[in-house]
Amino acid sequence: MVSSPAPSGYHAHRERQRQRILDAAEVLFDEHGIDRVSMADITSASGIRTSTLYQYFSKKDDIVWELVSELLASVGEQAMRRVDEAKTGLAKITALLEFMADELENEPGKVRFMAQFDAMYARDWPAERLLTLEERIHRQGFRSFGKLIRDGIADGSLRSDLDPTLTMQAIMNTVIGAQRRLASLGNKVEVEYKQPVSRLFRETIRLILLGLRSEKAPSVSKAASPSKISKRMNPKRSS
Amino acid sequence: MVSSPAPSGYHAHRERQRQRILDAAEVLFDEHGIDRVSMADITSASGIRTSTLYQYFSKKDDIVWELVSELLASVGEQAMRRVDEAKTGLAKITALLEFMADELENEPGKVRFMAQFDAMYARDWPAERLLTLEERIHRQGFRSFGKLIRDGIADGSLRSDLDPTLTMQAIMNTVIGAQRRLASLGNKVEVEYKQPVSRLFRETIRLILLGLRSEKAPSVSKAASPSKISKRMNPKRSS
Amino acid sequence: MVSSPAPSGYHAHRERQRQRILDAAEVLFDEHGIDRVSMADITSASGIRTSTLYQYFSKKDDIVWELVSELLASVGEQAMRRVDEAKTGLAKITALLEFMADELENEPGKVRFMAQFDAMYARDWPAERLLTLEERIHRQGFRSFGKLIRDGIADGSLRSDLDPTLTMQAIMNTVIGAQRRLASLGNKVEVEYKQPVSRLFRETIRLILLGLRSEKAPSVSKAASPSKISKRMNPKRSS
Amino acid sequence: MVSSPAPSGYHAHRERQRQRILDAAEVLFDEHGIDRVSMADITSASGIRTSTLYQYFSKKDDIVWELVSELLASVGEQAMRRVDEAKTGLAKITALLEFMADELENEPGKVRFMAQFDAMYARDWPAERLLTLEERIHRQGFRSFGKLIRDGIADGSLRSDLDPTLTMQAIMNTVIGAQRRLASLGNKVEVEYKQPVSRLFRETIRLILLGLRSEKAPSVSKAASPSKISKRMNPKRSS
DNA sequence: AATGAATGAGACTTCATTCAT
DNA sequence: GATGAATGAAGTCTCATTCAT
Repeated sequence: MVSSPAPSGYHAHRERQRQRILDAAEVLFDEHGIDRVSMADITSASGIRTSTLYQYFSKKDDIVWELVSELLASVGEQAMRRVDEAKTGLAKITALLEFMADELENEPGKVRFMAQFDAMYARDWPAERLLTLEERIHRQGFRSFGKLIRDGIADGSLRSDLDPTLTMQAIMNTVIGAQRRLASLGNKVEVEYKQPVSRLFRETIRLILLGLRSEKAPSVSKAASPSKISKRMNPKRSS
Repeated sequence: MVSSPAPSGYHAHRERQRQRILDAAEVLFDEHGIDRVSMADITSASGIRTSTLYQYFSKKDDIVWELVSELLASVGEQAMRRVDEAKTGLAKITALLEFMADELENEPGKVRFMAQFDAMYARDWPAERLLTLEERIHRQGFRSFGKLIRDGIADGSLRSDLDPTLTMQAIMNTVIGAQRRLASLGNKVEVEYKQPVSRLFRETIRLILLGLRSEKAPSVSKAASPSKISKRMNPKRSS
Repeated sequence: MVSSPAPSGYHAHRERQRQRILDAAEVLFDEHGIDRVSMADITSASGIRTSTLYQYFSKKDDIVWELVSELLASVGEQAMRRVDEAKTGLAKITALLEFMADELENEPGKVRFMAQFDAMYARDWPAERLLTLEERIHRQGFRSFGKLIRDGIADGSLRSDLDPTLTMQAIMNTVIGAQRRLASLGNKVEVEYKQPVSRLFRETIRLILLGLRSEKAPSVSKAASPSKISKRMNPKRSS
Repeated sequence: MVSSPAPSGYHAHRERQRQRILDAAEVLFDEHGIDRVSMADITSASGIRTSTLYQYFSKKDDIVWELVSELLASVGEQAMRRVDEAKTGLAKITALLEFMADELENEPGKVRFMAQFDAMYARDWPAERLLTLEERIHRQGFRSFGKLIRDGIADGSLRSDLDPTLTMQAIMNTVIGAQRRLASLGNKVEVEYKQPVSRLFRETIRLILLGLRSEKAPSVSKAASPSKISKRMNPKRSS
C-alpha cells in the first residue's frame, strides 16, 4: 500500500507516514475549519487507516498542535529572513509587516487556521504547551523583535518615546489580530467593507508605521506596495 | 415552575422565556466557548425543556445569531454615546477606541464570544444575514464613522493625507482584531507576553492615534489612561 | 381571521373549520405521502392552530380515516353512476374498470394516498373500523357488484363458469392493486417498464375483460380507449 | 460476544455481522412494517451496538435497500427455476404466477415488506438505484419474460393478438399489485371479502390465464391448485 | 507496524399530543 | 370555542478513541 520506497528504514518510513497525515490535515483544516474536520476525514484524505493514525498522533489535538507549531516555526523563519535583509529599525519592522501582508494574500487558509486556533484552542491549552511554542519561535529570534525598536530609536528612524518591549508586543498582537480577522471573514469583509482584504490590511500597516516613525524619518508611501514574494511559504514538510 | 409573575399576558411571558434562554446561553458561551455548549446544556441552565426551547429557537445557530446581534446593537449604541461626547475628530476617535479598551477589561467574555463568532461562524453565514447585522449597527451610525476622519481633518486634529473611508475601516478592523485576539487568549497572553492584556491593548490604541494625528496636534499621553466606566454594558435585553 | 361568513351558526362554523383541515391534509398527503406530513404541517397549511385542530380531530389517524372514508364514498358513488349507464353485465364491468383508469390518470395523488393507506394503515386498524367503511360503500352498492357477474352470465356477455362473488372480489382486488401500485411508483414505472402508466393499466383491463367474456361476446378493442371524463372526482367537500 | 467461530478471518467476520443485522431487520420489518422499526430496534434485536451498526450501513435506507435487492434477486431466481421447468408459453406463465401464489402463502411477511417498499420508498429513490435493481433481476432473465408471450403465441398456447412486451409488463404489474395488496391487508381481506387470501389470489391468476390463452388451448382448472412447495424461499444470503 | 472492528457518549431535532387560560 | 405554551419520548446519526489481532 505504501509505495514510494525512497530513503528506506524504519525511521524514514515513520516520518513519511507522519507527513502524509499532517499534509492531509492541513489541507482539510484550511478548507473546512478545524472543528468541521473529523478524524475520519483525515483518515480518508491521508489514505491511512484510523487505527494506524492513532499510532502517530494519540489525539486530534496533537495534530492541531503539530501543525500550529510547524506553521509558526516556518513563518518565524521566513519573517526573520525578510527582517534581516533590511537596514534601519524602521525598515526592518516594515519588512516584517509586509511579510504578514503577503502571507495574508498568498496563504489565507493558513492564516485562517491560526485564527481558529487563537479563538478556540489557545485558551484551553496548558500554558506549558504555549511556552514550548514560544521557545521554538524564540529560537528563530522572534522575541528579540524588541531589539528592532531599540535599533530604530538608535538609528533615528523611530520615535524616541517608545517602550521597546511593550511597543513591539502591542504591534505584534495588533497586526496578528487584524490579519487573522481578515482571513477569518474572508470575502465577507468585502461584502461588509466593500474593500479588498489586502487593501485594508496594508492600510493598517501604513497607520502603524506612521505612528512609529520619528518625525524626521522619510515619509511612507501612500499604501505599502505589495512586495513580490514567492508563493512558497509552507513548512518544508511536503518535501 | 420558576415564577416571577411580572407583566403578565401571553406576549410578556413568551418574551421572558426567551430571555431566560438567551441569558443562559450567553453565560455558557462566554464561559465555555460557543461550540463547547450543547443544546442540552442550555436546556438545563435555563430550566426550560429541550422541546420547549425549540419552540423559541429552531436551531442552535439562531441563538448564536440573536446574541451576536443584540450584542452588536448594544455595543454600537454605547460606542456612539461615548463618541458624541467628544469634540474634535481626534477626540472622538480616541473615545471610541477607549470604549473598546473598557469593553475588553469589563466584559472579556463577551468579546471572546464575538471572537469565536468571527473565527467560526461569520464565514459560513449567508451574506444577507451579515448585512442585516450591518443595518442594525448602521442605524446606530457606525458606518458614518468615516465622517469622524473627515471632521478631524477639517478641524486640524488629524493628518490631512488620510482616505476617510479606507482609514476608518482599517482602524476598525485592526482594533477589533486586536481586542478580540486578546480576549480569546485571555491570561495566555500574559504568559506569552508577560504584560497585562489591557496594557497591551492601550498601547495599540496609542500607536494608532500617533499615526493618525496631525503634526501639530497635542501629544498623546504615554499610555491612554483607563477611563472609569460602569461595569454594565450588557444589552438591556431584559427591558 | 376566519372570514367567509356564509351560512352562519355554530354548527355551520364547525363544519367549515373541519373542511379546512381536511382539505389541507388531503393536499399534503397527496403531495408528500401520509407519514411525511406532520400535524404541524397540517396546522400551518390550514391556518388553524394546533390546539384548535385537536378539537376537531383527536388523533392524526382520525384525519387519515376521515379522508379515506370520504374518498371511498365519493369514488364508490361515481363508480356506481358509471356502471348504471351501461347495459350488459360485461359493459357494466367494463365501465367500472374504465372509471378506475380515468381515476388513475386524473387523480394519481388520491390513488397514491389510498395505496399508502393499504400498505401502512389498513392492517393495523381495528376490523370494526374497516367494516364501518365497508358499510359506507355497501350503501353505494359496491358489494352488490357480485350481481354484475350474475347479470352478465344471464345476458350471455360473460362466460358461464364464473363464481359471481369470488370472481368479482378477485377482480376488484386485482384491479385496485394494479392501479395503486402504478400510482405509487409514478414515473418510476416509466423508467422501469418504459411504458406510460396509463397504457399499462389499460392493458390490464383488457386482459381481464378478455378472461371474463363469453366466447360469443363481441371482441374488445386492442386497448380500451380512454373515455373523456371530467377532471372532477373529488368529494364535494371543497365546496 | 456471541461466538460462532466458523470460517474465520476478517472478511468472514464482517460478513457474519452484516448478516446478523440484515436478518434482524428483515424479521422486524416483516413483523412491524418498515417505518415502525427504528434503528434502535434493529440494534437490540441484532445484539450489535448502534454505532457499530452504522459502520455496516450508514443509513436506515441502506438496510431497506439491501433487503429489497436481495429479496428481489432471490425471488427472481426461484421464479426462473419454476418457469424453466415448464414447456409451453402458457405453462411457463402459469408456473410463474403460481410461484407468486406460493410466495404469498408461504412468505406473506416478505411480500408485505415489498408492498411497503412500493408504497413508501420506491417513488423517492433515485431512478438510478431502481435501475440497478432491474439489472440484478434482468440477469435472472426477468425482463426476457416478454419472450414467454412470444413463445406462447408461436406454440399456439396463447392467443395471437398480444403485444408481447406490453402484455407481459401489464401482467407483471397487475399480479404483483394484487399479490402485495393481499399481503398488506392480511387478515383484513378476510374480514372484508370473507374469502381466504390465497383463494382470491388464485382466482386472479385463473382470470388472467383465461384472458391469455388461445381459444384452442386446453381449459384451465376451476382454481389453480396450490402446488406444494418448500417453505424455504429466503435469499440464501448467509451462503 | 498496521489495521479491522467495536463502541460509549452524546449531538441535534422532531413530533404528536396535553394543559391552562 | 380558540389558542399559546409545554413536553415526554424517540429518532437518526456522528465522533474520538480503544481493543485485539
